[in-house]
Amino acid sequence: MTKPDDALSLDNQVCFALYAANRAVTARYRPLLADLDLTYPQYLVMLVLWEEGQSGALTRVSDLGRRLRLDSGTLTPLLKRLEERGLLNRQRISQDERVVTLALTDAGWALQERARSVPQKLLCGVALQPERLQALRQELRAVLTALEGEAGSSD
Amino acid sequence: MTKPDDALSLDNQVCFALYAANRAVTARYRPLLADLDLTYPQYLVMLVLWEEGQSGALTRVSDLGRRLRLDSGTLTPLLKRLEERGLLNRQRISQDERVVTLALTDAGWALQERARSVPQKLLCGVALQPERLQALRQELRAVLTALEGEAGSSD
DNA sequence: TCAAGAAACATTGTGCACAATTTAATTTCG
DNA sequence: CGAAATTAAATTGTGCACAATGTTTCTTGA
Repeated sequence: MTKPDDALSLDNQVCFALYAANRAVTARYRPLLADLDLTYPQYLVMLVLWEEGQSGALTRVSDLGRRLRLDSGTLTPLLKRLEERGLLNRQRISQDERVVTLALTDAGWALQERARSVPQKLLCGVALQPERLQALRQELRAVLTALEGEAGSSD
Repeated sequence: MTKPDDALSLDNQVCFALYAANRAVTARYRPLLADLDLTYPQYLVMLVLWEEGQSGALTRVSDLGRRLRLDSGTLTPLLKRLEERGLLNRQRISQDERVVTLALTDAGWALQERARSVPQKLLCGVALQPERLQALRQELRAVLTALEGEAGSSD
């Protein structure tokens, strides 16, 4: 009783499993991030800025793009919204007027304190062993590396 | 060794690994699906319709929503575009005028033939062992089940 | 030196996702 | 029966993603 279109069966698609799992996880974050008034992509941007801002160096839009694999078409409006809310300042640098740098404001840094509990809260609501999630993360990173290491590595 | 904000480090987030891997895989599909003039979510919809249409039974919008975890706000405009292109017909049923059923047209079925090579082509372009991908799929399904089996199971 | 090319970001347009609300049909129950 | 509750889909509005193009600035090389 082999099904005729096994390869086209939804349940057999790794892609759909990824797509559905990603949306399910994002949905879990949503109420937590709503408390911070952040969307999920905005949260990812803040994670990078908090991380890179520790060194005192200014993050560029292109740096964010490289870390998050997003282009200016996505980042520019998102960053404008964060600037509008007073979480960061965007400024072109005099050495190269094409470059826009991002600096967190005090409010941006203050938000980090409130964000610290997010990962913990998320895990509490999920009946999955942390070590299993870590293994999954490793596997996903391998997939990402495999996909980006080939033909379409330009960004 | 222990960084101060390890929990907020981007690289430690399973969520980001999921997010990035999902977009990378979708990007791999994009050129293949462009040949069929389908977006990735449209492709998923067609997969369900091809699968469920084999039995001759009509798929409802709500059936699609349950399979793909998408609501009418996403599906209605997407289905209208597919109908516009002549791949399917949308029709309310007389037994219950609230329900919209979806029936593939000949063109919709013909597209299945051209789609059969997509999974194969995708794997050819990826340097990953199929069995490893299958293991990943199982793991992702477990995550999805764990997330949906809890509080927010309503849809 | 200065024109061609590249780089960095912005803009425009399309198509999801998803929350919130609306509309219309059906079901439930007093 | 008939009002209230429920259900299925559509609509409205916001915010990503991403392709394609535009604009400004910088770099290169004849």
